[in-house]
Amino acid sequence: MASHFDSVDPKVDFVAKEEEILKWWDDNDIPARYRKLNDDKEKKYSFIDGPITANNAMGVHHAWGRTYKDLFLRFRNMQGYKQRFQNGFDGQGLWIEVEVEKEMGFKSKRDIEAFGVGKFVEECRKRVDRFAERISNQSQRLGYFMDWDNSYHTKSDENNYTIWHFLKTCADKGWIYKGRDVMPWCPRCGTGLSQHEIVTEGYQDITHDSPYLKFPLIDDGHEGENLLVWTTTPWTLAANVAAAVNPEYTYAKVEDRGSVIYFSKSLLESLKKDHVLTGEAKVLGEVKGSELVGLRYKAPFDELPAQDEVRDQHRVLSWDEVGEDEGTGIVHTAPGAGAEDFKLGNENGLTPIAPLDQNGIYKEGFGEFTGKSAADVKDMVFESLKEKDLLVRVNKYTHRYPVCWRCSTELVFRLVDEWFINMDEIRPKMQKATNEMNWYPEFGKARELDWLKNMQDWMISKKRYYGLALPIYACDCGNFDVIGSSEELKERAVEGWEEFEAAGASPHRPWIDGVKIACSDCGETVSRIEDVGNAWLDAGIVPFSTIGYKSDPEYWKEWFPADWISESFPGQFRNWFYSLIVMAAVLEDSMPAKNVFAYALMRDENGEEMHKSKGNAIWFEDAAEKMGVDVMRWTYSRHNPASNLNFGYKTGDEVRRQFIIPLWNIYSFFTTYANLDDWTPDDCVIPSSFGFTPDGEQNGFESWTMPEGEGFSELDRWILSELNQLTQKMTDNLESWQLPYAAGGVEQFVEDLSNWYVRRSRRRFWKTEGDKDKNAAYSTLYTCLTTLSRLLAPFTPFFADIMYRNLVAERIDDAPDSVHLTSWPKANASLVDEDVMNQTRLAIRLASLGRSARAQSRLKVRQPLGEFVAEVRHDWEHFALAKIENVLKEELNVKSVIDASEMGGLLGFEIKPNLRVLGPKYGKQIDEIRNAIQAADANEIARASEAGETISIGSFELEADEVLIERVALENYAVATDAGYAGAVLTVVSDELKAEGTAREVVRVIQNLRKSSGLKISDRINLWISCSDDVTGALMTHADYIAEETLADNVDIGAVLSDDAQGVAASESLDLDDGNKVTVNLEKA
RNA sequence: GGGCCUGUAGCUCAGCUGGUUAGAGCGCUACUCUGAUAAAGUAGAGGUCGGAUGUUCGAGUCAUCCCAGGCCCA
Repeated sequence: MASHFDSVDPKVDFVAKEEEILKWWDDNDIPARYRKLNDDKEKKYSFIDGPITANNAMGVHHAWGRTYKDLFLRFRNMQGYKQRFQNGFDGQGLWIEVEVEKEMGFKSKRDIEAFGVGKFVEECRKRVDRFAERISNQSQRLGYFMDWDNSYHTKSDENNYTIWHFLKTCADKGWIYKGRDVMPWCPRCGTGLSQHEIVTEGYQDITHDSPYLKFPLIDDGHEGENLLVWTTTPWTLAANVAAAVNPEYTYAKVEDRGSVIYFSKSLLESLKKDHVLTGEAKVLGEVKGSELVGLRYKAPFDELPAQDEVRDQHRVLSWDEVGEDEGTGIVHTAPGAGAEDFKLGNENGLTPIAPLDQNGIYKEGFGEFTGKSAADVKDMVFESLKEKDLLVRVNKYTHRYPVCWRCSTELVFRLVDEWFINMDEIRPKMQKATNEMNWYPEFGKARELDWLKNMQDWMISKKRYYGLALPIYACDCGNFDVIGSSEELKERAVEGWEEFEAAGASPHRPWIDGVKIACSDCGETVSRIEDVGNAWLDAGIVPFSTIGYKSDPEYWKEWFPADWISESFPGQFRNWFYSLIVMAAVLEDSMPAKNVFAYALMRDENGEEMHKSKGNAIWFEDAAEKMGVDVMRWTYSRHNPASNLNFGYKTGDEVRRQFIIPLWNIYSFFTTYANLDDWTPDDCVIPSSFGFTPDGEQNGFESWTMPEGEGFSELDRWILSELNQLTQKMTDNLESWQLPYAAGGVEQFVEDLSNWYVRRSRRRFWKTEGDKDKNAAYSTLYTCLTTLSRLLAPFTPFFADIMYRNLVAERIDDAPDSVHLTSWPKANASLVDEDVMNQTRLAIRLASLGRSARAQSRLKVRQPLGEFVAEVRHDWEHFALAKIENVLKEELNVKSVIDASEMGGLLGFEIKPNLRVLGPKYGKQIDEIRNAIQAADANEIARASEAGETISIGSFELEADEVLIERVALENYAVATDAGYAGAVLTVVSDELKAEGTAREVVRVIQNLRKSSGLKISDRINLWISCSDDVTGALMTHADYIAEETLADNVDIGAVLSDDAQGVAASESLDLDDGNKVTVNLEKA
């Protein structure tokens, strides 16, 4: 025997409830039982988690992505798929190093070296472990059911060695090579930065001293002539090799300050304005850029030993990238100190000079600059140029310049050796895989393909400490070996293996660096290169390393490729998605995952980007405490993932008010009345709707047919139809990753349930006798709520379980303990009744129009009116109108409902062509018909159309259904229209109606008085009403109605208050619209 | 310069395969209902659907071009 429901307070602290449930889950081992639910199932759904960087606490943007992951995992679990539930942590790479450096107060790589690389790496690991635990806890607060004791770590040996295997595979194909490139470099951190690191937050507006200087030409016939050159990086001048002009431009030859100089003609005026030229500058002639190409010049620091190799290479190059928006139209080119310069130099066979070491200090061969920092030499440069009479002018120049994203040091460009994977042969495989994958949103595929089209070789090395130890052993002889596994290393080790093993054999710096091998070519002892790996290697290998690619190939085959992955898309096309695709292409010529579910970026409530430094970022813990996790999760779930999400406490409040609280109110309403009536699930006449097994086999609701004679009403039929349609649509939408549609469907359903089903059914629950009608209402509402709790389980796991536990688990013996142990509901198609849904939709629409019409005429709903006239659009709606007549009468408090088409005499007509029918038939003649209709007699057309006769309009013979007839307002009616529908109320109020209105008004006052006097809903009362004579009659007529509505045993109505009422405390007066006054007194009977 | 996305009410966004009078939430104003009340409902104002051209009987929706913004690449 089921017991009463726990009472549900409409005033609820959701956050406290969530914490209670969380504890209950923990105490009862729900997450683990949930994960094991499908252990014996055949069908699998493989999710590979994109690792979260275990480097800081979670922000709400992390919660966004993790909500998606949890949501789809839960959905598939309820559907009975076996899953792995493995979370992943990213815990290697520069990100971690940066935070540890901050923690330790380190300023540069030298500090790390001084501290000891081994100790530093240990600190990094500790930080990762610390935050992995923190994030695990926070994720559990989010309701994320993962196998938290079994998370994978990219810092694990397995992960690192699997990358070795990948690199070895590449090396065997000859794809690994050492290359030189000029890259952005932070002199403080002593490392290169990838393009990605600069893009994110790596630019600042910086003002530099920017010199204009002369490059003297030395060819015969050009003696005394100079190129005018401009640069924003004076320190690169010592590494100058060439100058570049645009061959298409016209260059001016100008005499100024006693020198002859060349520059782009179009810049003449702006150079004067900037005081680079004097007002006296004299144009001597002009030449095409192409004519300058090949001229030789003397570079400003030709005397330096470093220039020895390139002194005879100084000449003018042709480069169509040269612009004339700023500068001089002649570009100083230092291939060893600029990225574009390097490329241009390569194309022209120049020798790059690399002036700086890893700390940004000039190397040997740069004279007085040697030993100085690039940042400090600009004045020395200017002095030297002045002495040589090469300096024309120094101006301040403000521009966006790249800085290090962690220490804000201005970046330099350095020529360095790095290791690359040649992508030429991998690219087609990647393109094929990308095409085979399903991308959500769909444009993801186009973006990834675009990236692949343009991608260059993958630079995999990084000159840092804590990361993948690249297993590359480069010998001085020019040969290099790549090691593919721990076993291979052991076999080939010639020294250091024992020490390495003793230290734990973890393939990390510094321990790994002690192991040396013999060069496979010359036999010399070789050390590992010092570089560590690009962090995306760590994340990309995950679909192999975490599911036993090397250790358990059979298991791996079961779970690869993943059925789905999910991550935020803006960065991941070139990061995680990219590295996943590379590795799957190289190792298996396969796609890594079948479905990619990606989402955009989070903004604050005002649409601004969230930044910790800006102060508008929200920590997950704060949000969980203030708004609650269900609210957060619902906000995420209802959003279109392809567009950015504006998120904040206000949006949270909105979601709570619009969705969570209304649903809670329904739940509260249900339990309140069910308890009053001693209604329990035992009384439910709809079979178990909670899915006792994950595959739903015992879910009787899915094949139930609504019995006759059990009291089910049209309203029940309707909401159960909506419920089953919702179930079907939710299933379809979730299977096709259409989250906003799924969530939107629930919102619409809850609104229908609240504002139509429950409101229209209230009297069924209130009434005192417990008949079949009442039981059908309880059964229906109970089924709606219990089904909703399961549909919502993946979305709002807390709320869903709160409802489920109270309504089901704690009432029914063999029901699963938690909603998360139930199955996904199956729709009962036989209960989906399009007709009843359309009818109700029409009733809702017309009721709304009726209320609108009432509002216009300022007639309260309490005041009964004579007629409501409805104008509908479709044939079937005329029939439907008869069926919803009673509903409309009640909703609108009217005596009759009339189809407007039946009262042609009362309403005016407007005739319109039915374009949907006429369009295809008459084509271009439509306009003619339109005009003819305008000119014709509307009443006659309407009559003919109603009668189904052929209508003659001008030269056309139209069928009855080829015109549309609308009615317009007439006297004594207030009309409201919407989308072709209209509703009108007759605004004339008879005495009889007025009396009824008064009675209802009085009832309202009595009900308020009951409430304010603290009476229970079921208490009976005695009632005395005093009022003027002309109201007395009205009230007497409706005395029975008043008594019934207010549970009054005795009703005394009169002009004078009877003696019995003297001293009765509860009393209230009411002023009627017509000036009459009514006073009500009551006491408990 | 190339690729992708976006442009609909003051703000944030829906509008599926082209079809009669383009919707919601928020905000604002007014009102109503209140034994679900930390609610709910109704109305009002507010839109030449970024612009142009084309296809079509008919375009917010399809095509082409242009403009603006965002992201990616060069």
